[in-house]
Amino acid sequence: MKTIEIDDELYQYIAGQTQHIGESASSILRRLLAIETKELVIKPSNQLADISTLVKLVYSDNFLAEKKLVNRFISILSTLYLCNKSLFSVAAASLHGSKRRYLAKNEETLLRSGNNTKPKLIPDTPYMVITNSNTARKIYIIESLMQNMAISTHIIEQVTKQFVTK
Amino acid sequence: MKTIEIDDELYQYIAGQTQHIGESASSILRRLLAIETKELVIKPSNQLADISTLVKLVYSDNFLAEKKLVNRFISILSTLYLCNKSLFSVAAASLHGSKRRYLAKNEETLLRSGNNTKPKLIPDTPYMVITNSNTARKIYIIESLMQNMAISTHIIEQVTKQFVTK
DNA sequence: GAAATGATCGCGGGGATCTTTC
DNA sequence: ACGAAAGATCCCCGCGATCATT
Repeated sequence: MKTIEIDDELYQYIAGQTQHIGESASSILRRLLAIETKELVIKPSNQLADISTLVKLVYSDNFLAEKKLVNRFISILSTLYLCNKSLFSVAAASLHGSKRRYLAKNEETLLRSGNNTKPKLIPDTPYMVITNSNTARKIYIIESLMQNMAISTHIIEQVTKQFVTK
Repeated sequence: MKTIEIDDELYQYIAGQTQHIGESASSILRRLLAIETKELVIKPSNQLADISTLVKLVYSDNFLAEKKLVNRFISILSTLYLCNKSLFSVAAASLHGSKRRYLAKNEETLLRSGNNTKPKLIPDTPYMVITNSNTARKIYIIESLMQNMAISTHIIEQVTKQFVTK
């Protein structure tokens, strides 16, 4: 459970939507947001996405509309984290080059590990990635991560293939 | 202010709807619930798009995620065409500077009307726009178009305000 | 010498700023 | 001649190929 703060008026509005005595805020809000929330409700409670999310991503119009590989790179990383936070964290911790660290929660770590590493935040994630690398290295990073996260070879192939699609 | 308790999944969902860094829970919820309400109440015509499409666009995650003003510029133009093709065409025909033509169906027209006008195709549209201009001129172009399309001042203000959001 | 990794720097696009026109 | 509007040059910055290093 989490706690959020809302203004009094909004609170009254939500409370006014109660359908049975003792109904929880979550229950009311889920009903009000029903359309958007539907898919979320049927998912296992401790996982927000599965691997199909990753596959969908790399074939999506949005993804393919993005021409800059950095952005494709980062959105793949963001989705990988979403798929499995703990596996991602383990994989991220053991991924590095001879000098450079590739992923870290701390910008300093990445800055100190090399010159001009250009760390960027991975959205919806506590992690940052190094960005100053050529395409081959970006592929290496996502491939390594996926392998360490025990993602099937078939899916890894699809993702890397879509990654470089021009 | 009041505090409510919600489950983690729902919390994630709501947090994921954040449109601006630091946006409050109230703000997010109000938007989600307001849009929801509006859609239930207003559903009179069977048009493919109305002006609300434009408003939704400029508040959408996708739009705000795009930091380059050219791209915001072009997506607004694309939506304006979708909203009303004939009004758009009329407005486009009468919009130009002292030398430059701003919109045309023909690239040549735009190239010949000035130097380095950098015409770009407006997606889902038979039109092209010139792109080599500063922010003020881009605002001028969308403002003029919207005015000539008889869009309300209030909406024009919202669109131009969101356009330059950083 | 070859392969793997690092990081410099060339290239292109965006749009502020300078130039020109009205 | 002066200010405002419009045009378009060109600086800045990000991307990532290419070159340097291990």
